[in-house]
Amino acid sequence: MPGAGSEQGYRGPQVCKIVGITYRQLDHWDRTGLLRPSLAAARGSGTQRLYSYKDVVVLRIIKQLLDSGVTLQRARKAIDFFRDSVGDDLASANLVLGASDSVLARDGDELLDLLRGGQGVFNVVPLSGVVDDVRHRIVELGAEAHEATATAEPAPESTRQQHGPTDRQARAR
Amino acid sequence: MPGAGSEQGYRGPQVCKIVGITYRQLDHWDRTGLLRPSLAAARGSGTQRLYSYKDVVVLRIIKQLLDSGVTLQRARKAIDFFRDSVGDDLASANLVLGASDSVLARDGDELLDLLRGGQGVFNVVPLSGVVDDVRHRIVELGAEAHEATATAEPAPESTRQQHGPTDRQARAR
DNA sequence: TAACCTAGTGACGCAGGTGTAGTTACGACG
DNA sequence: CGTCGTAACTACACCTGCGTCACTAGGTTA
Repeated sequence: MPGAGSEQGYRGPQVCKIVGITYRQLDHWDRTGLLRPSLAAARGSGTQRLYSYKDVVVLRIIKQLLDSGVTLQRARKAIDFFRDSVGDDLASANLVLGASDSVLARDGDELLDLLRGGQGVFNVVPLSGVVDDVRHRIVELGAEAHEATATAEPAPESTRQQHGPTDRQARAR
Repeated sequence: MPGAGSEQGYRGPQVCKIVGITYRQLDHWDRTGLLRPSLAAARGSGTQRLYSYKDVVVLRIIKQLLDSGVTLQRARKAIDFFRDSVGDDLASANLVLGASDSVLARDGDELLDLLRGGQGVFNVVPLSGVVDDVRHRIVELGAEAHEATATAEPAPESTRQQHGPTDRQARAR
C-alpha cells in the first residue's frame, strides 16, 4: 500500500461503496451515458474508471431517485438538467422534477409556489442533503478506503455556501 | 342507448379515456392487484368491470405518478397507503412519498417540515389537484360518454371541503 | 335463435435494468 | 519475466410492464 496522494478521484468499486450501488449499475450507467467518469474513462479490461467528487454526488442523487421509486429514464432527464444548470455550487437548492420539466427551487417559498401552482406530481431532491450525505459516507468508508482521497473535493468547507436573496430559477424542457 | 341513470360507475374502456391510460394497462393493473374495480369485477369474457368514482381518482393518481417518472412498484405502495389512510374525503391534503414511507401532509408548513427534515427524495401528489383534474376530464368526455354517469360521485360540491386546523398526519411503512 | 357489438382473455413478444459468471487485460511485485 | 490481483468486458438470463392480436363469451337486438 503506497503512500496516498498521487491519485486523484475515486475508482469504480470504491464509488459503488460510497454511493451504495452495485458495480453492474455503475458499469451500465457509464455505457448507456447516464454518467461517465469525468476524470478517466475505461479503455479496456485492465484499465480503470476515475470519478470526480461531483460525479459521486451526482451518482448519489441518482441512487436516491431510484430509492424513492423514480425511473432511470426520469433520472436521466433530471441529471441532464442538473449538469446543465448547476455549476460547481452543488447543494445550492432543491432540484424539483415535474412530469415534463425540471426546476431549481432555491428556498421553501419557491417550492411551495411550484407545488401549489402545478397540478401534477413533483419529485423534490434537497441537494444540500445529498452533499452532506456523500460527505458522511466518504468519511465512514475513509478508514477502509485509505487510498484515492480526491483532490477534486472542493475543500471541506467551501460547499457550505448559504443561498442568498437571489431569485434566479433555472428551468428545462 | 337506454336512458342513463340505471347504471352506476364507469366501465373499463370509459375509465381508460377519463384517466388517460390504455386498456391494456387497466387490465394489467386489475390482474396484478394494483387496483381492481370496486363495484364489479370481471367474471369472464362477456362481463364488464365497473369502477367507482374513487377508483377513477386513484387510477388518475397512478397515472400522474407514472407520468412524473415514478415506478409502478412505488405507485403500488403509495396506493396501498392511500386506500388505508384516506377515507371518502379525497382531495384533503398532499400525498408525500419518501424512499420507504408515505405520509399525508395537510398544509404547506407540514410539507416544508418534511422536505427540510428528511434528506431523501420526496414525491408530492397534490390530491385536490387530481380530484379537480378528474372532474374536468369527466366533464370533457361527458358529451361523448353519454351513458353511465355515476351515482358513486359524491355530488358535484361535497368534494370541496377545506382542511381545517386539524393536525392529524397519517404515516405508513 | 341467429347475428352483432362490446369487453375481457390468453399467448406472444419486446425493451429496459440488473444479477451472475466466466473471461480478459493492465499494472505491480517478486 | 512470470505470476497475481484487480477491474473492466462479454454473454446469458430473468423479471416487470406493457403493445399487439387473435379469440371468446355475455347481452342485446332482429
